[in-house]
Amino acid sequence: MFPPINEQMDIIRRGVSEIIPEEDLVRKLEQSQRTNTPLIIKLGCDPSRPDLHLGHSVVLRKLRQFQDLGHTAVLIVGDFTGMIGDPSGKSKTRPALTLEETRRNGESYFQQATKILDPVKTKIVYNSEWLGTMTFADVIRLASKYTVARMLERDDFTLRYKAGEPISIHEFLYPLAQAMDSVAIKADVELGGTDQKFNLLVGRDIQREFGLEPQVALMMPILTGTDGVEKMSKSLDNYIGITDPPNEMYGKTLSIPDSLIYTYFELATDVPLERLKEIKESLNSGAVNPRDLKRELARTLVAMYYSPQEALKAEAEFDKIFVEKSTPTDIEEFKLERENDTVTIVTLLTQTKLASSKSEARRLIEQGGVSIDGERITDVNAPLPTKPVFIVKVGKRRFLKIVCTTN
RNA sequence: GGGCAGGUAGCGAAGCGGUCAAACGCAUCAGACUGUAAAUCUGACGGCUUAUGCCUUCGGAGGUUCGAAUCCUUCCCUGCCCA
Repeated sequence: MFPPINEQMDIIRRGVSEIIPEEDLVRKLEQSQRTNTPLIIKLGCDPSRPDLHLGHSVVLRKLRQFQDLGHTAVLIVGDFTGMIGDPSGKSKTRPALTLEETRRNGESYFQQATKILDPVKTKIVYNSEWLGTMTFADVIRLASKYTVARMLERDDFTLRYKAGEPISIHEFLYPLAQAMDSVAIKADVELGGTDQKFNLLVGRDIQREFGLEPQVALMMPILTGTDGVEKMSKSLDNYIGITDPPNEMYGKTLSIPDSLIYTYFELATDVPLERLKEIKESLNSGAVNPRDLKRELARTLVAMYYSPQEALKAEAEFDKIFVEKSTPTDIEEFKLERENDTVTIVTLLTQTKLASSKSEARRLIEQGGVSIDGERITDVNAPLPTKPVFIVKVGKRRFLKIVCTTN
């Protein structure tokens, strides 16, 4: 039923940063094969940010590989933890969500995740199921199993503590709550980014405390965002969303620095190992223009999440707008009522939300960022064209088709 | 409970009675350039019927002053040290 261990390990090892401990994983695989029982592979997801991007896809794709090998994927929606609001890391006060909100986000997460995962083989559970029924006494008992010193070992805590930044008591409970998830589902393997190392390891300790065999921690590298510096995240706006429309996905991919091309191929796509090697070589030797590889990457990604046809379309559209400097095929329309013609360019820009304020609208015009039907507007007070339909362009890539209606 | 240091625009951080819509850096936006939505360079970066004009901002509320981000009172929040 299961492929040979070596084969499984080859697939599992691709792209991973660390497996702790690897021997345990091999042993678990052997046992699973012997007893013909799939392993339980756990992945926790944060329902406060339901928009998935390529960064999430790195781990999700690993989970998919486990599914394809015949193992069971369990997605844990942190609806309970989301209700409290985790203030860890950079976002200091994460808004506490209601149970309905976290459920809804969980749904949305699942829908997006199944663009990568096999929906039939994915089990989805909500951690309020077991965390919500714990009593205060249970929590204290759980907390007694870990020490402050060990908690402070966590890199994130150490740094914040040294920097004199606040750490709330309940943040200490998060790793423990996450560990309880592993206990509840009897996880054999937990996936996560390298930033999850500490939490994954706490899971091992707590499982042991509950008389379970500790899980294997499998960590994937953190994907760098399109800025080439920070990790990909929505709040830094350096992400490529897996639900981004094809054109967007294509364009964003082309904007990554050349140094990231290989990493993206390795972590975010399915290109076979041989091709991966070729790509690395051609990048190192300079035999191929990086642009061509980047375009291939962009096409590959769009093809993965949409279709090869969409990928070609996105590429054509990109060339049309940025290389030929022409206008896109489909432009959003805005219906403009102009009866007594009090609409100026400035008010038009604010009305259409192309500018957030009139001052900004003026600024854009003064800096030459606004054009109508391809003609740059330089005068703030220039009259609007009298035509019934015209195209307004702001910056490099925001277009709007204005359709005038006269009542 | 006591002592000390802080809370400034999206973030970080200057300013410590008028010349402050508030230096500087990052982020953002625009322009030039480019294979690119990259890099680099240039500029902008609270709002308003563009105005050497007005309005709203420096944790909250009061107060002193002709005038307060800057001084005082009080409250809230954060860190450190002592208990």
